[in-house]
Amino acid sequence: MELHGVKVDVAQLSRLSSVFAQKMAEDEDAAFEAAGTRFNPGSPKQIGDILFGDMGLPGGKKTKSGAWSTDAAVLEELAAAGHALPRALLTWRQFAKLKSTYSDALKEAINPVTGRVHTSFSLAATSTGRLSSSEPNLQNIPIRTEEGRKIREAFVAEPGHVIVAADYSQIELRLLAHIAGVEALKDAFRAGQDIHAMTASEMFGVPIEGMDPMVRRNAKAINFGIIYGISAFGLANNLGISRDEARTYIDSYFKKFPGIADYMEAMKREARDRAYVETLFGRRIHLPGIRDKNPAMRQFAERQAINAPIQGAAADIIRRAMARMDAAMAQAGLSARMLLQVHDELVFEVPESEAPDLIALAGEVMSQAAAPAVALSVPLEVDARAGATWGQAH
DNA sequence: TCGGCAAGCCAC
DNA sequence: AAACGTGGCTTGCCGA
Repeated sequence: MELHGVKVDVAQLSRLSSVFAQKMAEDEDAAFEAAGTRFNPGSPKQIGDILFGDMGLPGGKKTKSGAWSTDAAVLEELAAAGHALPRALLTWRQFAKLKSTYSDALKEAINPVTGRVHTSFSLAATSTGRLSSSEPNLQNIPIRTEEGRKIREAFVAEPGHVIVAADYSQIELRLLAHIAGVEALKDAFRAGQDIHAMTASEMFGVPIEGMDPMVRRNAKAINFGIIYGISAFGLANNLGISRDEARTYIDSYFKKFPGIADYMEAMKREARDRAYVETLFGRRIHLPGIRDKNPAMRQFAERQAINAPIQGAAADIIRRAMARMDAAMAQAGLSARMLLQVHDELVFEVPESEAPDLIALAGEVMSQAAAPAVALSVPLEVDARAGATWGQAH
């Protein structure tokens, strides 16, 4: 499925490539200086030999194939202990990633005829019903770091137009609250509360007012973990805490929200009985691994059984919204064009004067997209904004 | 030179 | 001993 393509600012991408190249050169110098030797900063093998062989630093993890792990978590730990080399490697990697995967590649992807970047959306590539995007993938454009967000600023509207981005707020947690029937979570969503702060308040018995940001952050990690079929190991890894501590958190969460534990057990049972699970809309996700003789395979399938109905229902809902958007825009007399889908977000290009109407319309269509097939017991909220660039529309 | 795997990392 | 879900892209590396 190919939509209209999206315009990118070539000059902006070129400027970014230059900036990133400069930063990489600086980091490379710093890395060679700290290592006392020249090496390829793009080679994890060479990095492992230098850090854990030559320099004799305490190496933690090994990769699947037995080599020293040099991933960001490992390098962060060494950098925090005051070592210069891992810090230089982390920043080198950040800029190398941004340059090769984004600023350079997006420039190359501009179609000479349309002057725009045309991704390819696959409608049947994922097990859960999500779309996928390739050549180039426009569903993983950076947003989490300041430098990365500059890539998003290169996605622009035609003159006289703006970009509108409309995204579902916490759609997966809302669907979990509905599916698992967790009244406390549903009430919080109906009241428009900060769901992570509410979770923290319930779990740790602290007031929401004046809450320590770290406490809220922990609760947020737990909420995400729940959606993924949490394990004490995974949560401990994510939060940098001990497994015992993680286990305590999880137990406390299940005690406060017993409906979640019931939901998880029900999905595991359903998967074992039928070798598939279903979304609210009847999409089936087959899980042959649930009957594998290898316990690790079975446990993986159990986490999929927990996650797939949630992720899949969200995918079903945004598909329903997309299917309705063109007719809705035509009926409203809007000449807006739907450009991209990023799992819980739709991106449009629209004449500037139409932006307020499109924001209202997308919000209405998206928030009502489960109906009439499914009557949700929680509201679906949509944040929609206009901006000159995709970055500014966020 | 090409294809495939491993490692790593970007997004939701 | 394992190792939270769904994807795609790039580089390094190795063998055909």
